[in-house]
Amino acid sequence: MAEQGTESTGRARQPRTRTRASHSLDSVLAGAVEILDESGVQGLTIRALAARLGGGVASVYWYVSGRDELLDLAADSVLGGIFEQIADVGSDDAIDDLRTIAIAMFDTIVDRPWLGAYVLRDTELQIHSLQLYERIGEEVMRLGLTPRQVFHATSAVVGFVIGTAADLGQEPPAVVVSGEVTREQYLAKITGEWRALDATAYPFIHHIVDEFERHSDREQFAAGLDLLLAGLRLKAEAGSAEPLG
Amino acid sequence: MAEQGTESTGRARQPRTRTRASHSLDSVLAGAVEILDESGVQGLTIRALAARLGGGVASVYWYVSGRDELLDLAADSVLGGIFEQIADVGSDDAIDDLRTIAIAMFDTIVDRPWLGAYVLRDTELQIHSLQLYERIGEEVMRLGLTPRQVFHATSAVVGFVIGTAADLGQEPPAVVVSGEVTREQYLAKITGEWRALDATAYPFIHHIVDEFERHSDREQFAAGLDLLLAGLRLKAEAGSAEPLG
DNA sequence: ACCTGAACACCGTTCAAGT
DNA sequence: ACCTGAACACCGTTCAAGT
Repeated sequence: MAEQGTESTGRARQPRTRTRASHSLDSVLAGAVEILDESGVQGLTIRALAARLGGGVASVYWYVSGRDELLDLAADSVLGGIFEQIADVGSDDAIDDLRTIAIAMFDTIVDRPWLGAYVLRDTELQIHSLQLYERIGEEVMRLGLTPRQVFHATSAVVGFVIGTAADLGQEPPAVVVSGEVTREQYLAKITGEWRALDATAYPFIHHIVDEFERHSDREQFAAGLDLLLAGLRLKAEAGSAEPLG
Repeated sequence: MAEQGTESTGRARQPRTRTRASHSLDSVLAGAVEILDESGVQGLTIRALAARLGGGVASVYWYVSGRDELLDLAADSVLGGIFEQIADVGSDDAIDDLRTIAIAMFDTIVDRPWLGAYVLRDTELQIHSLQLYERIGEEVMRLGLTPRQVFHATSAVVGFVIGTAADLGQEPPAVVVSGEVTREQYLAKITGEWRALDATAYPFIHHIVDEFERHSDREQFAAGLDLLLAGLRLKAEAGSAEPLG
């Protein structure tokens, strides 16, 4: 992935003084993503990134304008990975395809809690985000709606996926990281608090606490997505009966 | 804007020793919200908050455990304001009520771009978030679904509102703040870039760019919400026909 | 019980200088 | 063209001390 390119003279010369570090935008972003996955947004400091790349702090600024742009580009680079997953998508049912794409997107975002907040913020900078928005929009276009409806429906799907994934992907509020046990403990703590609430004041919480305790984020997401897509299908059918709805 | 409050004795007495500042959790959070509204998450530093409160930095730590908890509590305190708006909600159509509550929530979040990321993160700390989740869940309970379906539907609505509002509320990526002109300039910049894209590679973008240029965030949100609620209504009707769906 | 100022250990960003 | 180390101006948090 990272060829050096600086010493192309064949003869392996002695680096008598430490070779100067040499980066590329790709290696900078890859390093940033590694740190983000390991230690979250807080852990991504320019100093930590420079150390991982084996260079000085200031070199990072050659490739990105600052920490914000670094985060935007790192998030976007991860989103680019989705296109491999959805390369084969193209059934005769646009809504089925929409569902497949949305779930692939969810899967990519949900186990990177840092991602949600930085995706689709700046389409000039974030080319993969734009392409994904485009890809989803193209599916929606197949439903025979008006441009306005297409815009609204596409934004709704994208907003739902990103919003829900970012929400669900939120780290437990402590420093603890990953691990099956941690999630169970986390859920147990919450359900414990919820069960201690007054049942008269919180009938809904008591109604769903058992479901919450054994819920899967992915199923919860899929269920919500299906509600949204069912509404969209309804609209598409109404639209085809009455073309200018 | 900033009255001192320390020299209320009429006679301009020499403050030989400055009166000690006195806070409360409420005043700390109110100060935090003011700063957040004025200058965003980045602008909320403990030092800036202490200065606004007229005290020393360390006093803030008497009321909150740190900056993270401050953000969580500030966000939750704003959410508490929603209950006044929805006090009268209670028609005979649960989905209509759901719609009203969701829109009130959206309105509260969308012009506070900092809010979305901190809402509903810790229900032990954030009591208003929990109560809002409860309130929405109670409406969903009226639809005659199973606990599992109620859990899923409620989470979907909440996720959609928060996610979309946080998404739409995002500041333009520069330092520019508010103003009608700024939004138009912002939209013009994006649509300009979009129109410059290759129409063959980006048919969807070209299809909706005019709509995007004149879109209203609120209408965009409402349209997406209506899709979701239409799907939910469909499910509720199917459920009442076949009680154990 | 609550507030203070100073100190500590960090951080993003810049810049003149190097290769 | 790209990298470096040191410096600057900040920041969250802690702590011993005050009232």
